[in-house]
Amino acid sequence: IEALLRETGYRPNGIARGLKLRQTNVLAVVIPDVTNPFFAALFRGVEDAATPRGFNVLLCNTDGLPERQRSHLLSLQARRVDGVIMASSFLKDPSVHELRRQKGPYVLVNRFSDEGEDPFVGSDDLLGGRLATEHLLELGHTRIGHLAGKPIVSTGVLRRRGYLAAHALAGLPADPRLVVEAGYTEEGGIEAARRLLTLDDPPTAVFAVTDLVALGAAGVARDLGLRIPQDLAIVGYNDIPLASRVSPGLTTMHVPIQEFGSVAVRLLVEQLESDAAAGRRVRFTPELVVRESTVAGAARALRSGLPSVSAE
Amino acid sequence: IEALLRETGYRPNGIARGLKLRQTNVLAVVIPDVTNPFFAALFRGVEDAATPRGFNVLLCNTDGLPERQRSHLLSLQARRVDGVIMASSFLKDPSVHELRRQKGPYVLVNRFSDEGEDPFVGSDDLLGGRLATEHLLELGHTRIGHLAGKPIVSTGVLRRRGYLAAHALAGLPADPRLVVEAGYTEEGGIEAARRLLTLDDPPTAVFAVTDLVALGAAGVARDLGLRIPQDLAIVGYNDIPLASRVSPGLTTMHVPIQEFGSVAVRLLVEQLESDAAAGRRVRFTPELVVRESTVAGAARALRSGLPSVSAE
DNA sequence: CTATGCTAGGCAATCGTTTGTCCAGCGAGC
DNA sequence: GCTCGCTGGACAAACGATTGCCTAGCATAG
Repeated sequence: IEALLRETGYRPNGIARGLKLRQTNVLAVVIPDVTNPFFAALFRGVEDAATPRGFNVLLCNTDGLPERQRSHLLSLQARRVDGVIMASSFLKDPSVHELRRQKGPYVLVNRFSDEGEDPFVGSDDLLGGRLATEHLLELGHTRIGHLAGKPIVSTGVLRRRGYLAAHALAGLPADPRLVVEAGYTEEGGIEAARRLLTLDDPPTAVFAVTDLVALGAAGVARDLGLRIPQDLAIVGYNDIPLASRVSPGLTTMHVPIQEFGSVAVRLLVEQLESDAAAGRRVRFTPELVVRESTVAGAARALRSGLPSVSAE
Repeated sequence: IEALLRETGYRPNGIARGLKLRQTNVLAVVIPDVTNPFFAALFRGVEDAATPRGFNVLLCNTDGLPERQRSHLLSLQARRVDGVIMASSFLKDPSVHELRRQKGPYVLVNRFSDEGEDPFVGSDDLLGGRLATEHLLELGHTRIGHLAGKPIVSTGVLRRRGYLAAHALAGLPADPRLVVEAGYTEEGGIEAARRLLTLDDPPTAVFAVTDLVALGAAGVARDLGLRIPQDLAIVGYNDIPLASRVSPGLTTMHVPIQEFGSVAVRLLVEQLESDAAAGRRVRFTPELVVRESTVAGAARALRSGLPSVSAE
């Protein structure tokens, strides 16, 4: 009897099963772009936690376009996905309204929406922005620029607030001309860094909202003939693998990216099992990783070891 | 009437729909690791082609483990996925047998299996290996090492064969001690490069099966005090974005990674629509991109432009 | 030996769509 | 005015699993 099953290669039809059981064992991850190493790592964290629990996971790239976000969300709802992990939300985001309205569980990752207490996992961006800036202050810098994120994204406003808070705590006035909006991509970093570094009185240090932005800025600095860190010190955020392998190594705020993903899955599964929608919010505290982009003597990233991010 | 639909926020249940229609509008991508920029780019190519056609796409990471590959495939079949794109196949791969046996359409990408004519899209690896090696020969190198892929993967054996073919065509004997197996990861490249570069009579140039392997080797060379390209010239394969932004820029074989993905989707959809299983095989011819890792004077990757891969 | 209780297996309903059939109603042509 | 044909809506069957209910059979105890 069972032999017959094996011979015919019978597999229970998961879709009929899903129809009856009202669950698909599929999660979805909505991000701007997998090609961005931050989101690739995030996805790995999600999948590694989801697979052993019997879930498959859909990946949706939005390129940061609200309309693509919305259309993906609609399609995911139609597909009756068991849960969605969204890492591309804005502060006032109609997509998040959509998410709340759809009964299904969801978790916001890295970025959150400020209207309402959504389940969330990310880093303490306010603290992170302050720590990054304080590092530069402690190195003696007094004109510190900020390559800021867009003010419609939580990470952008919080890290900027952290930057300002550090100045306030140090009793140092922050020059508003030193804050330039850069977005989150390398292109944005390049364009903004050009504006910032060609000011009459340019900063001697820069805190960038993101590692990619920081790398773009580093390229511009090099093009302008500035030495890093002597003429310009740079701090990034996220500690993507690339940060430890460029030269000079990028000082940055380390956050456990993969863990974001696995924790998000845990929150989702908790909501799924005890349908008490436990809207928990977990926030990791970021840690400063000092490399040569701020202090010349910093231990070089071991060329021989892999960029094991938390090693330094 | 329609207003009511809109008010209640009615969405057709895609899973009941799938049950009746026997199609889920879901594709799956099976790769070793999204964190590898090659596969991230590949996935983008897939999704960008799949979304406008109404498909969502599942992403499965196998870490190159046959058992994970198999379990993912089983789960995908149970889920009645409309098509599978697999970029992690081995030359003799039971998973591919599985794939063939399951009636559903599939496409092998980048790597193929040598038993049978599966639908495939990738690069002409034999030619690519030859061109890469010939570039080094033309530069006057006579002792050229090869950091090889595993002989159980098509890219590995073909690129190695290309390496040997270039030697044969040049009438130059290939020293078998100069071929060291490195796998496909940076760690592998580091370990293999150590063995290769500490030989009594080390090579003056290296062709690496993969950009990541090449980058690992470059790190080792630097650690050993070798100048690139004066003491050691290096050629990679794939032209991942990273290749154009490291310093020195990596000479490599450019292949249209994203296009692999979009073409794979096209082949899948063709099979889906005209169920005549058109087992087509499309092979792109790779192009040499010369950067500073082989010739010192090569135009530097524009720091200001983004690594627009085919620009140089 | 009979009655009761438990178990196992089979049958039917359900999930939410699609699809095909059937019937009724209306319009047009003879 | 009657008949034929077409159209539109309504109803039922099916997709393939799960799940509960019902019955029949067996075993044990009185």
